[in-house]
Amino acid sequence: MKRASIKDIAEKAGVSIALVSYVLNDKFVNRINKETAKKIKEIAAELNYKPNKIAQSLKSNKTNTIALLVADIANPFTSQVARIIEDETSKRGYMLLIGSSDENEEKLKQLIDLFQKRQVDGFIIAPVENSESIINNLVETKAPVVLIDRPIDNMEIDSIVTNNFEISYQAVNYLINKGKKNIAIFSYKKNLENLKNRVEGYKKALKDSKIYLDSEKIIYIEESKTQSEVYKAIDELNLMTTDALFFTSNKLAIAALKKLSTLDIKIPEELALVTFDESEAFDIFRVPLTHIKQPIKKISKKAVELLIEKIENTNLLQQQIVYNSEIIIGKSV
Amino acid sequence: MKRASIKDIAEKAGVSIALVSYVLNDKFVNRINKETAKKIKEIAAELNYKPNKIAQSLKSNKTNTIALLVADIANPFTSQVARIIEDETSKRGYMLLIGSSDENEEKLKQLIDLFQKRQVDGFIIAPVENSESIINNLVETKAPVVLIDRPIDNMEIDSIVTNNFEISYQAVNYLINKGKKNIAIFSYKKNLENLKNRVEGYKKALKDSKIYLDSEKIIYIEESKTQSEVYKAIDELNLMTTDALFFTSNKLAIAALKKLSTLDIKIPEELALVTFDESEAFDIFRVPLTHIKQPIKKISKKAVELLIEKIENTNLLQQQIVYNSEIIIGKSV
DNA sequence: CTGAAAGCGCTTACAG
DNA sequence: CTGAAAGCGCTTACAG
Repeated sequence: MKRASIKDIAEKAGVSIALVSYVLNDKFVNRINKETAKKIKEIAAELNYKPNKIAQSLKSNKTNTIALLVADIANPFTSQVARIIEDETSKRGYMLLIGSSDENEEKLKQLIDLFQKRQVDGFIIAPVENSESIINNLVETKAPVVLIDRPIDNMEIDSIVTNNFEISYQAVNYLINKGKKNIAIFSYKKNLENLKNRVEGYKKALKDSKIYLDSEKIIYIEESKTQSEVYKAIDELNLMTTDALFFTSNKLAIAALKKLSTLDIKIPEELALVTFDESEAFDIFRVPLTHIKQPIKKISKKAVELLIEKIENTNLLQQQIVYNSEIIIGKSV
Repeated sequence: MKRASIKDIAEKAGVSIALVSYVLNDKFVNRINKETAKKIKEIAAELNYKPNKIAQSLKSNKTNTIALLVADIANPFTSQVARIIEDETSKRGYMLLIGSSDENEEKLKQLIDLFQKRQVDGFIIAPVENSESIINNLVETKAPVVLIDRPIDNMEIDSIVTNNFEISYQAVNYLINKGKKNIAIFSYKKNLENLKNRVEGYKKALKDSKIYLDSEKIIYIEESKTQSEVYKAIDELNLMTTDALFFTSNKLAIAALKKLSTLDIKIPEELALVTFDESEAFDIFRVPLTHIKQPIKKISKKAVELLIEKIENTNLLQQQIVYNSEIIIGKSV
């Protein structure tokens, strides 16, 4: 049995489809016969009528749909963001479609293409490496776009990110103030502004404290081999001289914790740990981890707010918004 | 500037929209003038034409879209499932829409309603408590539906689940064989078949080994207060007499590990641990956790396969498929 | 080899 | 107070 359409209701009620449409959308209520309206509504309920959004969208040229393109939906940071964005969009009458680019620019491109064909009203994107031109092409089609998490330099585009440089600077300073002098940093071998800024914050902190910057202590991991390369790096680090590790991502920290939990090292006395972002694992490690907590809620909410403003009201000025992270003190320093 | 439509291309090429449609869809290639076809394709590329899927869907009455309704997208088990299902659906030319019901039947109902209005072609659902009638209503609209993870008793519906009863029986037997006799089980205060079957497996194992079933050792947690109630339960359990804990969900285990990592108890000597499902946290605990690994990949793939079969080929027989889990031996027993 | 026309399920300006 | 008609962007059976 086919789904009921407005036409079925019209026939059954002996009225025109226009009238059915008006009644079901509560339009011109004041000049439609109350009896007729009531009858139409009853028949609609009886037939379990559900408006076909596809048809509505074709007419209105609006799908009330927003695409969220993340780099990796399996990352707990990302899934938290997705959760909040979903709440926000649905509160505002939009539906969220989620795509995961798996840190792959080609997949990002395909997703954008797919979502455009499906006529999404706007995009919230956490760009991947080397995706500048893809994003640029999208923006040129006049599609509303807001970037989160990962800024792109020198691009006229709305973005909402955290203070990656400053908070990393503060975190490393915190380590220094606790007497740590041989601080290694783990990051990804990736051309991403947010990661680069975190490393720069680290460097600046050392420099300002006149600590020698040993390039061997800046460890760049190949993302696809996170686990094995982190293991190897820890093996090769001289843990007798290294007294602190700073991780620019929770995935890196998790990999390191797996390794460290097999070693006999006193934390934080012999080795202090600080990481970006959170994970359930951090509370279960020998000592709870000191970590940098991004204002996920603020970032996510603002992204939705800004995007919907842009959708409903073109020609707004570009905004680059920065919300500050905070350092959550655990017992690993 | 508006997006280019088939009509724009037709005008620019001086042909009919029908011809444009045929060319872009590679239909009747053998009887369309090669030159004309080439010209049309060039103009389409030049105008950056992207077919409007909304219009296509209205015509074809098919959206090539599948809804996945999970209970909690933040659960690592769920996000893994979502990831694999997404891969499978996109491989087969479908797009996945994800909705999270947050274990709330009212929200599940709203999501179903929303997705139906958006004309999804089918549903994969992990039902929440008390959602039998909601699911039933959906099935009665002839919508293709496949259940995963959580079976519903006495319902004619396709489902793909794991052997909850048997694997729990085996896991508890494993504890018993290791000499454990005072085994407590943690589960949720929820009317869900999968959880009930896990508890039944536990009971049967004790019974078959003629171990007295102490009802105080069956601990039902209120999900919204998982952390605090698990803490309280562990405080109240006599850990001198209890020698093993069995968790029916990873969330329960995580909550317990947080508590246990603050206590001075030898694991597994004084207390053994086994849990359902996985978490990054399990590798980082003092000892890696022995846990039950569900065949997520098999379940997810089959769910997509079955659903698409049902979409493209109505009147298939109902299938209730069970895939076996396995016990992953860690060092917590 | 190509085009005119109907129709998918809606909305809405207009006429009466 | 109500309805006929156009149109959103496509596809496709049919005619020529």
